[in-house]
Amino acid sequence: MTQLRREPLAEQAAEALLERIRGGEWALGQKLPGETTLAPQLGVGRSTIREAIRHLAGRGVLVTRQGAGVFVTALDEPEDWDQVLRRADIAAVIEARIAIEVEASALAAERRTPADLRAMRRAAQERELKRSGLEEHVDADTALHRSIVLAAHNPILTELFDTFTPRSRQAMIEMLRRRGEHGSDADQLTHVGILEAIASRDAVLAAALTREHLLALKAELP
Amino acid sequence: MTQLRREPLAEQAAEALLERIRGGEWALGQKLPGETTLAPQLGVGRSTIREAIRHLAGRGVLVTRQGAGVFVTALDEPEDWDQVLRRADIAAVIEARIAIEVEASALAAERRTPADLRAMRRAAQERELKRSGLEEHVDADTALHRSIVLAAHNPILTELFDTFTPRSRQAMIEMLRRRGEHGSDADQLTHVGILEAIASRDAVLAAALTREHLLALKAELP
DNA sequence: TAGCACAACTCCTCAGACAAGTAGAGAAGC
DNA sequence: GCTTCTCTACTTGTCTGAGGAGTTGTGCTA
Repeated sequence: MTQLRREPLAEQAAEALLERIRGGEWALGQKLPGETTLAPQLGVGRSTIREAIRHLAGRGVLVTRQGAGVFVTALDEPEDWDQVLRRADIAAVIEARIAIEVEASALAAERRTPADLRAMRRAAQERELKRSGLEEHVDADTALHRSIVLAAHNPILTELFDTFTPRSRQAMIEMLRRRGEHGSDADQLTHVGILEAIASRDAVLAAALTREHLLALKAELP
Repeated sequence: MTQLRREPLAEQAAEALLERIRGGEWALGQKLPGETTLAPQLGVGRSTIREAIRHLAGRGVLVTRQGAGVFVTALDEPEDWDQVLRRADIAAVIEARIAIEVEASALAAERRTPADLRAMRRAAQERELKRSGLEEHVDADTALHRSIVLAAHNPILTELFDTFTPRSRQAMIEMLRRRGEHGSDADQLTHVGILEAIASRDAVLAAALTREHLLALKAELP
């Protein structure tokens, strides 16, 4: 009857669970029965059901919390962010960057560790050195901005920054090429000012300087 | 070093493996060392390394073939925002919301059209009415916030807001349920204040009020 | 009534054993 | 020389039993 059943039990169990979740047996955010209940229910061992749960956790359908249980976090399937960015106006992207970096800058002023500070200063120094090559300069600038976002210790903001980087990198290179000049002393001074504000834990000043800097960037766009 | 280790070993192992894969230690399509090699290498038991592999298999990074081994099928999973959000601390999500909504609020004050204004006021009225049901109240509140973001006329910010909505909706419902009360007059007044600031094109005030409002929200989280 | 200790429940990790599948080396046959 | 078969070492798959660790609700105490 079952001519070939190459599929491992754990995979089958994962499929079976996903089917029951899709079927509405357990709603979003609700708790599944325990491993010790589920395993005999599906006729498999405990480690097998655990691997099935891990698989679905990897897909983002379930999360496990030690001591509490296993919970449903999604019924399925994400969507496409790359397209949105590609279509979007570069000005809109910069505005989003402003939103993120200004807030990150303020948070960095509150949360930065000595290690963060060292990393930021190293990045600033690197940016100072890379003033000849155009692309290298943009990348060094991006790295400095990223080090600030990292100091905010918020993974969401970091991820957002990284999402926007490729799109704004291209725009900045084009802009600097048009301008015919890059790596001015004024720019470098602005960055130093932001770092100083973060170092002295002045969130308001850090935010204001970051906003000013990015608004100036936006103003130079086509 | 790592003082906190709330993260289960299996998750850490998965992360470590992913890091090494990203680092190019094993190329696409290549075979990883066996479980019995990997486990002592990372200092964990075999079942733990198996769960880590299952997790990455669920994310589409690895595939296993009984008798043959474990193979790399992708160097990086596609940037899946839903997953990032699901894993993230709710406080981090609210901080990202602050970044986006504060900026959107300021932009809305500059760009809102009469039609935007009407939509926002309608949403505020709707929120005022939906004070009985808990979930309806949260949804009406979200709709009001969204109408403000829409008035900023920036598709990226709108998309970001929508991305964060499901995750924060769940958290807000839980929070209000715990608090046992919702839809206070104070909250309603705050929203009216933000709308007034936007109506009178006061970007600074709109931003400040929005920040204040969301910070209060963040403070009430578990 | 408010605070606290505790017990029951949950997931987490390990170790050991055996089953099932794969791939390569080497023997056997043509 | 080439194909085919078999055997073997190695790999993942599965189960079980034992503790460890975190969470949650209950009931007792003050």
